[in-house]
Amino acid sequence: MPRVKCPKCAQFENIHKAGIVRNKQRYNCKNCNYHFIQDKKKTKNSSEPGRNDKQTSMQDIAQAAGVSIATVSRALKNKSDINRETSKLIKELANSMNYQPNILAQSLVTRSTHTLGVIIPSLETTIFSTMLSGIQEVAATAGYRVIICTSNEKHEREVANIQALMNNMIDGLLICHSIQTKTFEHLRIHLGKRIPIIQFYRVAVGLPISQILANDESGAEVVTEYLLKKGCKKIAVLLGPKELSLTQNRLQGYLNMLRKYKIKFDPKLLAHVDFSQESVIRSVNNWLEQFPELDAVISISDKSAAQIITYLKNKKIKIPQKIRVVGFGNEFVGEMLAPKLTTYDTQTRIIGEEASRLILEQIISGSRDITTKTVPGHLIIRESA
Amino acid sequence: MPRVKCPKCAQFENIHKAGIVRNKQRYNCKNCNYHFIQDKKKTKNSSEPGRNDKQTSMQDIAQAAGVSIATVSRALKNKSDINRETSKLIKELANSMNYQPNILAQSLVTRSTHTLGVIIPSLETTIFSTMLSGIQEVAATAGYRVIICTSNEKHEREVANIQALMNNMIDGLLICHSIQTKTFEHLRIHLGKRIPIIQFYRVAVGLPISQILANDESGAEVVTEYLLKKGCKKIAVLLGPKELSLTQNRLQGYLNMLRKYKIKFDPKLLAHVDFSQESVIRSVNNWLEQFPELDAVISISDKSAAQIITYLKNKKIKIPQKIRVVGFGNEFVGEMLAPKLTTYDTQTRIIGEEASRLILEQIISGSRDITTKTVPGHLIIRESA
DNA sequence: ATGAAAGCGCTAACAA
DNA sequence: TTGTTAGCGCTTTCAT
Repeated sequence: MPRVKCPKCAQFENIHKAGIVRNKQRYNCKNCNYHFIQDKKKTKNSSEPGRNDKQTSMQDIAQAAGVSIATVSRALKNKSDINRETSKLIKELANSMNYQPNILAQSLVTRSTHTLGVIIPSLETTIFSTMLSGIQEVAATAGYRVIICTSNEKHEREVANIQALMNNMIDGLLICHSIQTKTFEHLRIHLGKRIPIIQFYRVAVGLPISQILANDESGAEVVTEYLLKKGCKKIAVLLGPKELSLTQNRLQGYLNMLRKYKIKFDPKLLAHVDFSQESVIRSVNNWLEQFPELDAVISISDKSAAQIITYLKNKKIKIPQKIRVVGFGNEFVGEMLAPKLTTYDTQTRIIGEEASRLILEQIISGSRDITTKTVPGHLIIRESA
Repeated sequence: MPRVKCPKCAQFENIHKAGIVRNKQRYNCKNCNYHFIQDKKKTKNSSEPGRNDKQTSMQDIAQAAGVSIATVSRALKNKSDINRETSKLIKELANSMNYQPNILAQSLVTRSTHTLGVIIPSLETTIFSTMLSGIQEVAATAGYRVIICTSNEKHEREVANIQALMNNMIDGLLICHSIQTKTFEHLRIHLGKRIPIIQFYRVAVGLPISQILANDESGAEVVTEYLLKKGCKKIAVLLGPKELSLTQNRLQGYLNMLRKYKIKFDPKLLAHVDFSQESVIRSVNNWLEQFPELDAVISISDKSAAQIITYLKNKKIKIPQKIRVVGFGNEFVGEMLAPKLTTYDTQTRIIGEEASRLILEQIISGSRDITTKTVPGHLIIRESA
C-alpha cells in the first residue's frame, strides 16, 4: 500500500488513485469520498553536499526562471518563437547553473546521436590508425563523435560489435572487416534499417553496401610494371589472406602486368601471410631457396617490407642491386629504413576521410544510394627499388 | 483544433479532452455531453514495405505475446519473478522478431551507458594507438564500449570533447592531455560529478584526479646511467614541451644521474621539440655544431630516435661508436633500424590497460579514491647504444 | 507471476 | 510568445 493518509478522515485505508494533475497525484478517499492531491515531486538536490551528483536539468532552469520546460528548450535551441528577453535570461541562467543537455534524452527523442560507429580490426596497425584518424577528423569537423570498436581480427567480435552499435547508439556504421570474417549474415540483417552502413578498405563483395576502397588492382599494376621495366624477371608477391578482396585485387593487378609483358606466371611466387613477422620471414626464405634468381619482392605492407629488408640485409643480400623491394601503404617506417623503401602510397588517410564523408552525407541527406569509390594512390620511388 | 468528431452528435466543436485510458484519449463532447474514446496509437509499420525503418520494441513483443511490457522486460532481463514458460515464450518471440534493446532508452533510465570516453591527442602516434589498444581491450572484456575523441594537440578541441562526452554519454573519462593544455578549469568543473575521470600518460599536476603514469623519472635514470657507465660524457636530451609532466620527470631523472656521477649539467644539452621531424633535426644539428665531443643522445621517442639515426648516418657519423642513441617507447620501428635501436620500454600498452582497469573499478565500485600508479618499464639494449 | 503506472530528460505538436 | 501534453523505449516500484 502506498501509505497515503486522507487529510479529511485521517485514514490510510481505501485511498484510491484518481489521475494526475500537474505532476501531482490525485487521490480519492473511499471512506469519506474526499478528493485530494499530494505533490509527487521528489525532494531534489537532497543528496549530501559533498557530491553534486545531480546534473542541472531543464526542469531546474525552468523553475529558476519561472517558465515552462518548453520555453527553456526553445531558448536553448535558439528557436524563433521566443521572447528575446526570456531567451537571454534563460541562457544566462543555464550558463550560471552550468547546464549540460542530456544527450541520451535528446537522442532518444530526436532519434539521432551524432555519433558514428567504426569497426576496425586493430588499432596498432599503422594503416588502420591512419584511416581512423581520417574518419575521426572529418566526423569531428561535422560535429560527430566516433565510437571505435576493434575486432582484433576475430569474426565473433566483429559480430558482437555490430550488434552492440546498431542498437540506436550510432547514426551510421563504418566497417573494415576482420580477416576471419567470411560470412556476412550479421551485416545483412541490418541492411534495411535506418542506419546506413559503409564498408571501407576490406570489403565483402556481393553485398548491397557502399564501399570505399584503395586502388589495389591498379596499384599492383603500377608497382609490377615499374619492376618489370627495371628489368626484373622473378617478382615474388607477398599477399594477405586469400579471402580478402584486397588480396584478390592486388593479385589481379600483378597478373595483368605479367600478361601484358608476356611473363609466365608461377604460383610459387605468391605467398599468403597473416601479417606476423614469422610468416613473412618464412615466405621470403622459401622464395630464396626455390628461386636463386629472385630479383624483386612486392610486399603487402610497409611493415612487412621493413621486415623483409632487415632480413635480406642480414643475409647480406644487396637491396636493390640483387633484390628490389616495394611496399604498400606509405607508412612512416619506410623513410627510416636503409635503403629507404619504395612504396605504393594507397592514401590511407584519404580512404578514411572519404568513408566518413560518404556516411555523413547519407546520414544527413537520408539517401542510401549504393556507391563504390576507389581512392587513387601513387608510387613513391625511393631507394629500395 | 484537433478536429475530433463526436460520434454521437457528429460535431467538431466543443470537444474537450478528458484524460487518457489505456493509451486512448477520452473526449467529452460539450454539445451532447457524450464521453467517447479515440485510439491514439499511430498506425505502426505504416512506412512503405521497402524500408523496415521501425525497430521492434518491447511494446511489439508484449503485444505479440499478449503480456505487458513489464513482463517482457522481466523476461529479457532474466528476473526471478517470472513464469518460466512465459519467459521462454517471450525470449523466443524476441529472437524471432529480431529484437534489439534501445540502449539510449536503457541508459536514460539506468543512468549507465557502458561506454568509456577517451580523449587522446592523436591516433597516428604509435604510443597513443598502443595505449588506446590496451584501453579498448580491457574495456571490451568488461563489456564496455569506447568513444574516442582526438584533440589533435589542440586545447580547445580537448575542452570541446570533454564537454561533449560528459553529457551522460559515458560512464567514465580517460584523458591524456594535449600539449597545448596548460589550464585545467575545463576538467575541474567536472570533478564533483558522478562520472569518474582518470588522467593517463600526460597528466596535470595538482589536480585531485587519479593518474596512470609511465615511469619517466626512473626510466631516464636508467638510460642515463647506462650511457654514463658506457663512458659517455656529453649526453644530449631531446625532450617534449616544457609544460608536460613527462618532460619534467625525464629531465629530473637525467639530472639525478648527472649529480650521482658528478657530471656538470649543461642546459645547452637540452632541447625541447614539438615532435616534428624538422624540430628534431634542428636540435641535433645545433648540438653537433656546439659539441663536437657529443657522444650520446637520449630521444623523447623512438620515432624521433629513428629520425636522428637516419640523419646521423647521412652525416657519416657512426652509431654507436661516435654517438650512442637511445629512444623511449619501444615502438615497432626500433627493430627495423640499422643499427637497431636501444630503447626504454615504457610499457605503453600496460599503461592503457591499467587506466582502463582503474576507471572500470571506479565505475563499478562507485569509489572515487585518488590514486597515482606508475607503470614500471625497462631498458631494451640493442645496437644503437 | 503479472500488470499498471511513473518517470528518466528531453522535443515538438498543439492549445491558448 | 508561452504553456500543456504526449511520447521516445525502457526500468522499476507498487498493487494485485
